[in-house]
Amino acid sequence: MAGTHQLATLQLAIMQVLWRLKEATVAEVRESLAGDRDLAHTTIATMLVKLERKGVVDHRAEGRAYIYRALIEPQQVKSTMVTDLVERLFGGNLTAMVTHLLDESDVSREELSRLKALISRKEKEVHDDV
Amino acid sequence: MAGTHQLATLQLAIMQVLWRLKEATVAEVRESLAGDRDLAHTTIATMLVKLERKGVVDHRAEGRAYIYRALIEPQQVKSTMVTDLVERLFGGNLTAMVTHLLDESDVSREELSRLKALISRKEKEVHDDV
DNA sequence: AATTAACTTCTATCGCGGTAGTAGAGATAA
DNA sequence: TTATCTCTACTACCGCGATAGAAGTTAATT
Repeated sequence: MAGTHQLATLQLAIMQVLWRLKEATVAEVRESLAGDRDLAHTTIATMLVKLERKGVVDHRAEGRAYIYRALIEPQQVKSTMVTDLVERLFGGNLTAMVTHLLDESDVSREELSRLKALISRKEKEVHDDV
Repeated sequence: MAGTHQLATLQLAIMQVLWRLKEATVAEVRESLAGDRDLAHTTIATMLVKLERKGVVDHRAEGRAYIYRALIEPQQVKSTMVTDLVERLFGGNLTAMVTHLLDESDVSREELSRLKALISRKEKEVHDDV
């Protein structure tokens, strides 16, 4: 299965920074992550090396600094990880997953109507055989 | 945060067996898992010890065998893991998660109407302040 | 030219999930 | 009674995510 990307917590957080900033140095990533997580410069650097070895990021040298860039799209990671969880928790049953989401969290009325609209739109798409 | 249970793949698979069978020996768990995963007897035993140390299963001795039993409900695990993923991938935005689910997977028309019904029911609940 | 600051690289540690081999205890069969 | 079988318990190992210190390199500053 090509293009399937499981990422652990910190790795995902780093990728999200890269997605947001398009490209960034180690220091910039670290800066962006500060607040939630105050990590050593080297921690970020090591993670980026591992991510590069994994093929999900890339770098080019600019002066003495490495500028990193994501090689994969958020969508790919989300797909992999969500699909995987649905598979493992609900045996691949999507409706079961949504049911759980609705039952377990406090969903506001606005959110519910937004979801309803979303489904209607999707229904039309399926109907139109998009 | 008490009652928050992250489980890795094999551990989750074992728990699901216990949930299904109510209680089971190592051999029974192993048997139940055979097919997808053919693991050594000792592997299952070790995992059960780790799960017990984690506080999510329990055992009693019956003759020479240990009979294991789950101490937590499927719901608790699902809640933890789904909430966690929504948090990490979508910043806690539930609608974003559902949107993704609908966009990325092939949802049949039947499933869509089932979801729609689900939301309607939920809307009523919210309205009735359940 | 020398020192300092910023970066990368290398190396190491820790914890944990997953996997399995080996030892020992109890049941069973010959 | 002894040999065999079947379990669990203990131990060890590997890979990897996460974390960071130490060393080496390059650029800037004085």
